[in-house]
Amino acid sequence: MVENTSDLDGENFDWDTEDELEIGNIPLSCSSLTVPGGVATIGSGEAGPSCSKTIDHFVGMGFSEKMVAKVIQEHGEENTDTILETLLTYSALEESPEEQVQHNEPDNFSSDCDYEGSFLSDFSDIDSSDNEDLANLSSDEENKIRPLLAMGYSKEEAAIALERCGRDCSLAELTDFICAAQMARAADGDYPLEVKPRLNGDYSNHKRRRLLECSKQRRLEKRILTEDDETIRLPNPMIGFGVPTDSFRRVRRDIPEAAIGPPYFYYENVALAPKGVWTTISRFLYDVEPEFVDSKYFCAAARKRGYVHNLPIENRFPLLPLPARTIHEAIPLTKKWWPSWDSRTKLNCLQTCIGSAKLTERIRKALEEYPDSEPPMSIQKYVMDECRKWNLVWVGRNKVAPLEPDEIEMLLGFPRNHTRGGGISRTDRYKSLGNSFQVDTVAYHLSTLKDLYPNGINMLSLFSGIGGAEVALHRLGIPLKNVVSVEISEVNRNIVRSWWEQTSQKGYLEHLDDVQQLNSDRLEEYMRKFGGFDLVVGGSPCNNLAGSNRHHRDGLEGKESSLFYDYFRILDLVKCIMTRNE
DNA sequence: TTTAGAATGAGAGACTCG
DNA sequence: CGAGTCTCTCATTCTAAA
Repeated sequence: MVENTSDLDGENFDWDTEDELEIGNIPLSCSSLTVPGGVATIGSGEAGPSCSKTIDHFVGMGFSEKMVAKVIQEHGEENTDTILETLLTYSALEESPEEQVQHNEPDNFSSDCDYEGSFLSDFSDIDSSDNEDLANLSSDEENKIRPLLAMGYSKEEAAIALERCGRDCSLAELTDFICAAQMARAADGDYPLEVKPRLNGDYSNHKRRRLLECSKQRRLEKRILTEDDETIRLPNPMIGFGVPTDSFRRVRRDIPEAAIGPPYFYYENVALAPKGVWTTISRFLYDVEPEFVDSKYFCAAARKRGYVHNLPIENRFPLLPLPARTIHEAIPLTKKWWPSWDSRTKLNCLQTCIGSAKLTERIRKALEEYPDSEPPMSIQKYVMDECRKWNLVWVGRNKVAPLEPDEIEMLLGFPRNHTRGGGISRTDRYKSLGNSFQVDTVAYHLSTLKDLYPNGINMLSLFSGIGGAEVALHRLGIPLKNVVSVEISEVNRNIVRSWWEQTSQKGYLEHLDDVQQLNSDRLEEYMRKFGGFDLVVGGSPCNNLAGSNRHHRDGLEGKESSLFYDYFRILDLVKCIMTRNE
């Protein structure tokens, strides 16, 4: 059914070749990183509409409800920065060794987790042995590490920061990196922050002070940093590490050691997010370079998305049959009515809303004014603007219409009627589909898993939606052994459940409705039962990132989009549990 | 009570032109 | 090189009609 057909070059595809074959380089060095938008800057100045919302927000970051309620009572819910700082202080105090013993059993973490744990560990071990060790470093490295030690960072922290950021990194960037790691760790309440019993009882004050300094410093830096800070540039053409029809695709890349799987992970979101968002996402996801791909190279509709993943990229292969790549091929009936002055060959991004019947009526009436000739340029312009904005296609003489849900399903690579029936309204279908993966694109990226897991995989699927990843793997012929799927929408869960049953899946599907339910206990239980997860997939909400959102395009700290941090939290937990159980 | 329609721009990249 | 223009965007919310 599906076979390796990566060698598709002779095909005459319609996309412009000349200047689209060169692969855009994505500068992603530490020097290009801005201040991480991490937890320290969440919701600055945002006054929650209700107290419980503010509580939820911070509880979502891993603080206990009791603690959050207390802090809000003390400081009010207006200034979330103050709340966060106080919470960090309290949680730092709470992790003092005395209490540590009560709720954190000494755990036997191995290397990968160990250094993460040590980020928040005792800083009093800066002694002469550090200086001895430094003798092994080059003078350049030594010059970088020494000031960090002087600032009170541990040798391990300094070394890791240097390793991750590179030799050319400035001191400010190194401290920034360490802060980011600490904040990330502090935000993760479930995670055992300390992995070894501590003998020194006085470090919590160090930690508290350091966390506060970090928080303040980073807010200051955020204010100082202007537009000249480098951000991740989108490649042009947007083909990531390559698409099936591109004969010059990249087959090699370096993945930071901390990111190497298993577990493999695959994270997705809109490419055109506000500035700095992808820098933050990439930094949290172990500094993996995002792969930006426009699905117009896979199907007849554009879909500009960024994917951060640690999958191999050699010998990728596409799903077969290859989907139609022009509007006319995808929806042949439109060809008959397509006017010569509509030059579109691809649709724009498939969104959650469609053009109204009133709009298409207005267009029809405007065109009927000119029954015997082409409409004047002004009318053409009006019609084309609306057609592009609403993705309208020609379905009759002077008649345009929005795409049918069936057509969107097909364009996105889902089986026909995937979202149909079972009490799902038309509006719900549009909404679910508009929020989904483009299956062919995702499948192309995931295809390298087939050789790695011939017997199937265990998958953790966060923000599953209508199951784009599940469908992609199934169509690739990769058996789904155990799938834990987290999806807030009941409509979507029903769609996936129904697909699961209709495709006679042999595996086991577990549904959760909220990522908050996925704490370390629950996760460990699943992983004990299934023997770990091979793949962690997720496309966290884009509401606050997408350009279409007029009201709350608040960036990664927005109400829904901040759930990205839950993706990171859960992925990091999976990584640590897997490493420990090795 | 439910649902369709309309109103609501900004932000960022690509492109053009002098 | 810089200013101006064009293009596009996994949406939310209010209102009126059904």
